[in-house]
Amino acid sequence: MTRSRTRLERGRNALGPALQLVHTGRAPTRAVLTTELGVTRATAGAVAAELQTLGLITVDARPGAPAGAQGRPSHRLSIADDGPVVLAGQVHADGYRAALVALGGTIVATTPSCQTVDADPAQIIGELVAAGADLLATSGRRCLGAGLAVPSAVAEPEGTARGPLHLAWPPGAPVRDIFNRCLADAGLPADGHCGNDVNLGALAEHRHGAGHGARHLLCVATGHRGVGGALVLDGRLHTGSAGLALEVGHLTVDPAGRPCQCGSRGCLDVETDPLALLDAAGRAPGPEGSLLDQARDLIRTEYPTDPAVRAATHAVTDRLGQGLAGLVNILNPDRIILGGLHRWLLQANPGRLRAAVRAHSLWGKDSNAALQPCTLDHNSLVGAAELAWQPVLDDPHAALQPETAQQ
Amino acid sequence: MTRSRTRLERGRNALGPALQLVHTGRAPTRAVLTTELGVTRATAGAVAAELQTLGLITVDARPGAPAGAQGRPSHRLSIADDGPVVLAGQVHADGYRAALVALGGTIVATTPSCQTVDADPAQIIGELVAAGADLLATSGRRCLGAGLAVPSAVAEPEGTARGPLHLAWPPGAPVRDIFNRCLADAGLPADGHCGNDVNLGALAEHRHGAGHGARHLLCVATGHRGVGGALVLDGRLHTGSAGLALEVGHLTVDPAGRPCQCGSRGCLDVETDPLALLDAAGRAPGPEGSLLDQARDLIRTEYPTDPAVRAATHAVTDRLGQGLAGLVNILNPDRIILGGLHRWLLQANPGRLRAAVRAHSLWGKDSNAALQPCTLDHNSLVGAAELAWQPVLDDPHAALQPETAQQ
DNA sequence: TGACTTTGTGCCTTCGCTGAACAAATTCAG
DNA sequence: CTGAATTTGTTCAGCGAAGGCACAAAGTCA
Repeated sequence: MTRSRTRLERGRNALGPALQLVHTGRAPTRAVLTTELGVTRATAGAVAAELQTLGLITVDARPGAPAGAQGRPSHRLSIADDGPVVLAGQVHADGYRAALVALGGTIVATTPSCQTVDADPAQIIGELVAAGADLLATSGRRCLGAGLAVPSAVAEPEGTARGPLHLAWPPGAPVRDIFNRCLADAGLPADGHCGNDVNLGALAEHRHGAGHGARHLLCVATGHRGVGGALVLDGRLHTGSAGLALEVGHLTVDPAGRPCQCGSRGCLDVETDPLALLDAAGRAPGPEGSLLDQARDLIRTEYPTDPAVRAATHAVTDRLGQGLAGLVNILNPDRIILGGLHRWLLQANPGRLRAAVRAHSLWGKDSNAALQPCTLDHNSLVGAAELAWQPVLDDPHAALQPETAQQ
Repeated sequence: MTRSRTRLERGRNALGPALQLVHTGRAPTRAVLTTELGVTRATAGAVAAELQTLGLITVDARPGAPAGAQGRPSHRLSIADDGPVVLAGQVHADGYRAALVALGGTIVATTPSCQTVDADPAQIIGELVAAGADLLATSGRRCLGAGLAVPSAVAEPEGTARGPLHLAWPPGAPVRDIFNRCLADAGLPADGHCGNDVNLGALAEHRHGAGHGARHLLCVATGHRGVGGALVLDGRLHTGSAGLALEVGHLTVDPAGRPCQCGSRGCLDVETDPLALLDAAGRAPGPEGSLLDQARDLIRTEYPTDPAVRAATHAVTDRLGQGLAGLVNILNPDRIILGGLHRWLLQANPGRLRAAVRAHSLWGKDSNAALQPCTLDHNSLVGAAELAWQPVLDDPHAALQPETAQQ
């Protein structure tokens, strides 16, 4: 036993919960940490000291509370500036992006969104990991894990992509295995985690964004085409027994609506995506910018003035409200966060969307879910990082010192 | 400090989990308890001894394992025969029932199903509690709590009944307050718990019936009219943020179907209830027996032979499959338990229902949920008892010895 | 300036579990 | 029938992690 213990062995069990509180911004000071953990000041102090010696957080002598309070001011707890990071990646319809993310969900460094015409998963992910390795090398920080967000359901426990329906990607691709192989090739810790982008975005919003504090958080977001959903229950992502839950795109919102490739008609997927809005407004998709950008710009610039755009926006908003009501009837969340086009629909006319949800939900005002736009930039990326941080948040000691055996 | 400790103070934290394991039948012996709890034999032994001195379980010297194994046979752990019970009640469309339920979910004593024409909640619940108090008096056992199942969503945290749509009951009735008042009037512990009958049935099936061991359990059941749903995630009932989740009756399964009182058409509620089946088979509801009994008898006796009944059953089965597929797409459960008429539809033609679910679920076979009929008699009643047992399962010591203050 | 309030820290105690040793009850091989 | 092997139950010493308490420190308020 070479490593002589520092005699203070308190706060080992509470280490993970404490780090999680600092990570999510719920413990700005040791005093708050004490009450949030439900332990004594002595224990909280020991926990904070331990996290500091691990290099994860710093304790500033500057007052951490907003002043005005009586008594001795508590010190400020913050994420260490030079602490470890994780590698986060996101694959989207026409490219990828890599980033380094620190505790607290802050993006330390990121590549621009890289376009690629290649449809081979191994090649895209290989480029992504190489870009991430470059970021790491220039930053000089320690990397504790890696996470990847993909625009497809990811089946558990195999880690294979089920779709996607809207990306040229072979169904059933073993994304996690590919990701791990690329990580190993780049000399990085080969224990990467993969998840669906909307799911991971929801996780990020829950911990660092608009979902903060929600017990039952539902997220619905449109990408370039199609609609994705996610559910965070008591702080944990609900992905179902096989990772295939919250496939909300095929709720029926208009029995007489346009046909969907799932075989039905009037699915949320085809009735509330950017193309549906452009279509309803009588606009053909232009050559420049993504469909999402075109639809967003249409709402931003012409919604206040153009009657046809108003009518189209209202129609799509009403359909979205009906779909959300169906989810409210089943899940009864206390908060709903909207992303992609749905975010702009909410912001264009919040009252109309709220009324539409209320009109179609069985319990009306009683199942009162707050509708909010998403607030994080790159929430899927931050969510991918959350996945990678999870082992550290669960047991900081074990995750930072993998050498547990003798010697 | 008058009560001198017996010096053996082990196994206090593990007491609740251990009791839960015995309660759900997952720990027949101390050896299994040891591995399931992940503790040492010493601790498991101390925990079992403590539960025995509390009068909750008994340890028989008879071998508990099915023999054939090597080594010293482990003793059998079982629920104490003369242990405490809880009072469980169920209100249904035309009456009520009261019972005493022991740990392990066994019904110790029960009243017959009592009919009542009175529609006043306070009166029905008052009669129910009085009948339960009679059962208690004759049994002579200690009562540790009370739970009530009602055929309506129960809003949390107020404890008010939201519906029901199908019972003459004023919406918004404060059932929990009424229940507590009746309990107090009868001199029983006035901390009663209330829940929706399908929810509580699902909880009971998860702990003692067909849902045993499922991680994501979905239950769908028809009562006399209407369809209810419930979800048990990792052993805990998901009732949503306001208790209003799993309102599955208004999923659209036939856009051209019959109108529903919710304002839409072709809801699961009106397309797969007993009346829908009788209707589809061209039978008028008879005067004798409930609609559920008539529909069940129709399937049992005439399904194999009568072509019209076959066709009607198939049509309703297909609609049910479509509705279940919608839920599978959103929740991705690993098991689905069907009750009421849906149970008989499953048993009449399991292959057809499975095929219908698979055809309409987005991931087909991948989201592979096992369909099973419910197995418990009176599962709502047992579930109401689960609600009452919960404090005991969480902390046996605290629940059995309310006197924690000095003296 | 001094009372009051709240926070940080050191030391001892308490609680609850682990680990090792030993005894008990059964199966299996000869 | 006897003894080795195996698994279970029990006792006891020990230790890790948190609680409780006393005291010092750093502010606010009268």
